[in-house]
Parts: sequence; structure tokens; C-alpha cells
Amino acid sequence: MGQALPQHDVYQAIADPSRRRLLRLLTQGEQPLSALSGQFDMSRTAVSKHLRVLREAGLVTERRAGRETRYAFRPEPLTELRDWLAYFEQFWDNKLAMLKHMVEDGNAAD
Amino acid sequence: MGQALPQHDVYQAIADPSRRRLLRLLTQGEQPLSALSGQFDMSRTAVSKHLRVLREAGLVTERRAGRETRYAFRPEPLTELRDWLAYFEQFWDNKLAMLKHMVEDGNAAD
DNA sequence: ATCATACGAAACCAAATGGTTTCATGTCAA
DNA sequence: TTGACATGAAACCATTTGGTTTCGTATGAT
Repeated sequence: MGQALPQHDVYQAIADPSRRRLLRLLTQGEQPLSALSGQFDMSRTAVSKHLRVLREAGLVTERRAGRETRYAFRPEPLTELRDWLAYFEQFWDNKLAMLKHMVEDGNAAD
Repeated sequence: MGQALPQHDVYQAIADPSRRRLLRLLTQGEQPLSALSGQFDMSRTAVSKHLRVLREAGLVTERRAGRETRYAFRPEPLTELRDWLAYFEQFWDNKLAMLKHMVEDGNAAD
């Protein structure tokens, strides 16, 4: 009954600077672990664990290709963050919030 | 030399659901610890610690008023989150990203 | 077949996290 | 001045986190 629930959410996933950097790197396209871990000081295994957290949050997908595992960025879970943030935007930047409503609702804004 | 560096950043601060809830509560206005901790199952001390994390991230201020400590929401640090997110928006919502550039740069967008 | 490559799993570890309870202190009220 | 209220500090604890090293196992190249 039902798939395993994700053990990490998007908020936890982006809390770590290394994981944020991984996401950035992956916006340049799908990459195997070896290419990614080459960008970090930590061990390949550690990077692999970070990627797992990102995957559990739905922010990356894995795909085996021969002996490589290729990771790809999935932006969708970031919408939750965006929505969460949107609520607070009214407290520091009305202009942007209004524009978002224009776009999303198709309404004129004054 | 220099002030104590903040031990928590905004990404860590919002990683915890209780802290996100605290921020929401505080958008309704400045409130003392007792009012806030009344909304949670955990102890007053635990809520106090969460508020400290938020304060270290710059998301709340404290002010002593008699025997109370009143906490208030400060939205500014969320701009860092917004900016971080903005980079990724192009990967799932071009329309919004283009509008933001129009607003921020004052440029036409095609 | 052999060997190097690419990776995951497991065991381990130190430090951080999220919570508790107890205690001390300052403030307001009677 | 006595006592209740509001809070922070400290000590403590279990679990999670972020890292390591070692080992096993596919896969691809020679």
C-alpha cells in the first residue's frame, strides 16, 4: 500500500551548502557521480549520500547507464519552496508579489 | 575583532517545521514567548531555542518588555532564499523569471 | 580471463540537532 | 515582602547528520 514516503523534504534538502551546489551543477545537465564528486573535497561516497538526500526530496533522478549512475535535476519540488516564500513576500516586496498574481491569475494590478 | 558570526543561516533556519510555523505566527505581529509556546506541544524552553535559531539567522528580533521577551518577524534574510530560488525558476517557469528581470533591470523582455 | 572503473552498502565516528528537566533570576502584583 | 509569572541557562539525552574507510559487485576494456 503506497510507496515509501520520502524521508527528506525540500527544506532539509537545500539546508546543506554542498547539496545546493550539487543542484547548481546539475542544472548544466545530467552528470555521473564521478563528474560531480570531482568538484568536491569530500569523498565520492559522501557526495553519493548527498545525492540520495536530494533524490528522496525529488530534486534529482538517478539513472544507471553502464557502470555509471547519471543524476539529473528535477525542479518540481522547488515549487513548494516558492509557494512557502510567496506568503512572506508581502512583508518586504509588494511589487513582486503583485506581478506574480498578475501572471498567475491574469488580473490587472491596480 | 568583528561581531560573532551567525551560527545559523536562513536555509537551516527554515529547515525545521516548527520554526516555519513560528515565522507564520509572527507575521501576525510581535508576540511574547508564552503566547508562542502555547501553540506548540513541546516545552517552552524548546520553543525558546527555536526562536534563538531564527534570531541567529536574522529572521526574528527579541525585545525585553518587563518580564516578557517579545519576538518579531524580520523578513529581510528571506531575500537570500528568494534570490537562490530565482536562479532555478527558469527551469520550470520562464514567464515568471522574465518578468522578474523586467522589474529588476527595467528592460523589455524579448 | 584479467584488470581497472564506477558505484553502493555497511560499519563506524564526531558533532550537531531537537528535545527534556532543573535551577536561577528578574519583574509584576497583593 | 512575599509570591507568582516569564524567561534564560545549564546539564543532559537520543537521534540525526555529515563525514570517513573498507569491502563487494557490476560493467567495460585489453
